[in-house]
Amino acid sequence: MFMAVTASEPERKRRKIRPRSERRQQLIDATIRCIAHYGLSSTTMQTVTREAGLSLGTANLHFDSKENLLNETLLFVTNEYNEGLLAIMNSEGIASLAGRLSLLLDFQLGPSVTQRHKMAVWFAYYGEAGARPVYQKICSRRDRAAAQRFEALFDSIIADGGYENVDAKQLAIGYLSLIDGLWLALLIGPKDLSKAGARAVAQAFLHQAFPRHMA
Amino acid sequence: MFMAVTASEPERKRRKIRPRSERRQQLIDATIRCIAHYGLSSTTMQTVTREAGLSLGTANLHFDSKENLLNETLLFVTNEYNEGLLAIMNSEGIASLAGRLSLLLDFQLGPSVTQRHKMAVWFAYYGEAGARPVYQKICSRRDRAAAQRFEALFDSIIADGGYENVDAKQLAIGYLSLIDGLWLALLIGPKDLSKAGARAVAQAFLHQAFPRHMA
DNA sequence: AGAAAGAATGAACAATCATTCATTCTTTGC
DNA sequence: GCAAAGAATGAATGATTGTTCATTCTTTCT
Repeated sequence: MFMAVTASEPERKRRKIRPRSERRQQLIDATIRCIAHYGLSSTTMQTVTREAGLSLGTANLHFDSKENLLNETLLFVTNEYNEGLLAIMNSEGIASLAGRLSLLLDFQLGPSVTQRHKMAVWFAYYGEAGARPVYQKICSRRDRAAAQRFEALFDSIIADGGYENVDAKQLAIGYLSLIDGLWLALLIGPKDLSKAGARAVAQAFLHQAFPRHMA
Repeated sequence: MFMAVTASEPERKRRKIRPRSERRQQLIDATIRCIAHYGLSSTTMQTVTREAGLSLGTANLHFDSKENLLNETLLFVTNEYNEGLLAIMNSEGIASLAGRLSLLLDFQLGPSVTQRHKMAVWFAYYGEAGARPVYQKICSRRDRAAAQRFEALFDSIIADGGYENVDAKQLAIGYLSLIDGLWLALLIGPKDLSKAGARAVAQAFLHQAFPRHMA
């Protein structure tokens, strides 16, 4: 009996071969979406690979283990944020300290950083950091780096503006804690607080500290 | 053959019967310790019941499901915090607004609330709240309640002190976000920031806003 | 064109988890 | 003391998960 085998077969997706780095990024992106959608504890290798449009084996081929994939995902998000900060900190096209400060605020509470995806990932890892030293190390390294940069910037602003009775270190801790808290407020209770509202709160904080540098 | 059966038996713990409410609290306490120690995603019915010194079946007997146990644990921690705030807010033994404000700060950054256990539990649930509507509802209800109370208090302080150009609502959001961020800083990077340091940061925030009410 | 290299697959496996329930044990009311 | 009520147990179950690896499929190089 003759049969049109190819016609009766369900469509089979053609397998594509792509370089390792591209697959890794594809899987990291899928992991971010899964964590935001299902939460860290319900993010499985199945959901991630399905989200990425790949198979189970591919994830282990490129990341060896789930643990490693999660670590690399946290590292990616962390680096992305740090590089965004650094780019503004070191940018030479900005003349005034006030302009730099304003740009930093725009970045930290801007649309790129305050996407639900990104914030959900941050706090998913923060929530587990207490029990997982690896997460804690990555997160605290990021926080320390940011704190040092802001402290240096605030030092310059204090010198520039002749502000008195202000401690740059304490202000940096306060400002960065405020930003973290505002992210959390945006993530958990989106009805009470708009992004513009959060921006206004942070701006008011900086205005209180440096009235001659922030409107 | 005669055998000293009772002597050769390993010691068997005598089973104790306790009322339902006591067992529930015992299991909730164990859940808090497990979340702080193992993280939410590694907290299993096994680890919780072992930590509580009870058997697997007991947990399901009193809570029906793991999901329910986790919800009740979040509710307990939330209520504990809310009642602590309310007790100070409604206390009649405090004469001045300044004193009340100071007590609230002491409570929010005091030793009871800033135990590692408690903070780890907060952020474990916050981290999953993006994906679990139940957690989000409980958390956001707490946040809204706290924000309203602080807004009312700040309104009184503004009227009392004749402060101008300050918005009570915005200040309340800022202050509570700052507290959340400081908790996170205490939990993740305990070396950079002491509890006294965190308290100083929050105090500075309030001093900037209400210089005649906070030292 | 042909073959070597290695990327991709997913069924199968072993481990772990929440949940069930027949049984055992305490307490309480009489 | 005795029996009823129901609290406590933990082995067994079924579902889910991370990981493996024999096989299939693409691409590249000669």
